[in-house]
Amino acid sequence: MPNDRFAVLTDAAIEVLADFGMRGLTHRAVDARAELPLGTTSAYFRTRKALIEAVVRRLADLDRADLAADQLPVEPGDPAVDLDDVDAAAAGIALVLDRWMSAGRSRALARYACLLEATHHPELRSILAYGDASRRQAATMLAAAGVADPERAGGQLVACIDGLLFDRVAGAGSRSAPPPGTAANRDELTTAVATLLRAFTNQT
Amino acid sequence: MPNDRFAVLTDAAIEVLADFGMRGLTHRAVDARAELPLGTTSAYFRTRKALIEAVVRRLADLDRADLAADQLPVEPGDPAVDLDDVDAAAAGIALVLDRWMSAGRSRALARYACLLEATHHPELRSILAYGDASRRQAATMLAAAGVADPERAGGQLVACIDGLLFDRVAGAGSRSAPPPGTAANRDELTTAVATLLRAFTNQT
DNA sequence: ATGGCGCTTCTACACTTGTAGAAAGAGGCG
DNA sequence: CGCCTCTTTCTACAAGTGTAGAAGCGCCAT
Repeated sequence: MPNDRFAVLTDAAIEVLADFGMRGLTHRAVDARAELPLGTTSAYFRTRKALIEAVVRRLADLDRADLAADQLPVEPGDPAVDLDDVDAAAAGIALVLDRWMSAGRSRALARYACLLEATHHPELRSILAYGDASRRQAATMLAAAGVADPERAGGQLVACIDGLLFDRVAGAGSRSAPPPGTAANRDELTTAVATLLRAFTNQT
Repeated sequence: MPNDRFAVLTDAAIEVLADFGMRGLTHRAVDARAELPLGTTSAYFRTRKALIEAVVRRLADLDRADLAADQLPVEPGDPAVDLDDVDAAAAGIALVLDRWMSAGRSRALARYACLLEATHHPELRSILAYGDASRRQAATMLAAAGVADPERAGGQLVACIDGLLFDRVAGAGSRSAPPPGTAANRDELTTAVATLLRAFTNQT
């Protein structure tokens, strides 16, 4: 399965991206990170653009994969979402967020780097249907809760949640926040997300 | 006033950063953008780190400047903030946000690039007391509204608002959003921000 | 074996970038 | 005027980077 090699390389690239930023993402750096012979990355991704596209695709795949696996309390089409379940839903989302902050930190950082990169390279945006899934999920949830214009509200909701994540993962809001991976962090996130959910579901 | 030259160069650097990302930020690119002779940037900022630090400092200065000039409806220490003024406050914030999306887009993009960069270069974080002012402002506002733990809530609030901004400025949420600079955009932002403000002030 | 064919590894090379220092001006002052 | 200092401009160069192609190698069918 040569697929393997692609996965190894793109995963290494994601970590390079997280550790050294878009500037540090070079063929040779990926080789080093993956502990593969020099030139390997260059052979698999002949151009830099190809490498970045592969990374973006990989990120999208990973996201899709564990968005499906996560089984968030709120599933698209599952109408069992009403205001009573808000706290449960918030807890589920908080769990996912907490994972993005701890184990998934590299992926989160790489993701933001790629999002920024997609600004000047529109071809990436088509691959990055990023958060599109989350947006849809949020929209159906809000629709089930009877919110007007659930598309718009859903987009805003995930944008806010993403803002919470960015703030923490970029270390901007490092002042006195509980360390990721702890129950304290999950609790804080749960109440924050619950606040958001309530806000976005309550609006008429 | 040699200060002039510094401002010109760092402003050019900010636009380079917005247009080509952290990877495109090179001494020569800044020279070109500023339409100054090759080597100028290199003479003023002998190392790349110095250049980045200058950019970050400039961004912080600009932010400070128009945070002071903006005279947001909610001023620190001004206790005239109660729930009745929420819509006015939201409109003010929306106005600022809209400007970040239109005229200030380059600065916003540069800002996010630098925030990501600060992840691997802690010395930038000290300069970047970024959003610290906004956070304080939000905190005092929430404190005035009688919110428990206003620091935490304020941080979360500005993180969410920043998420809204990132979503739009990075073009991720380009689906069917009103173009920045229009009244429609400001309206949509106003209601979204108002939702957030109400959510964060209402919680206990 | 033997030759062909994939994948893998290595090497070469032009070009960009960071950085330092030399050259060239541009005043001020004796 | 000639000299000195500071700013600006130019040049040089080592190191890193993107990219292409050559060389090596395992493997299957003939």
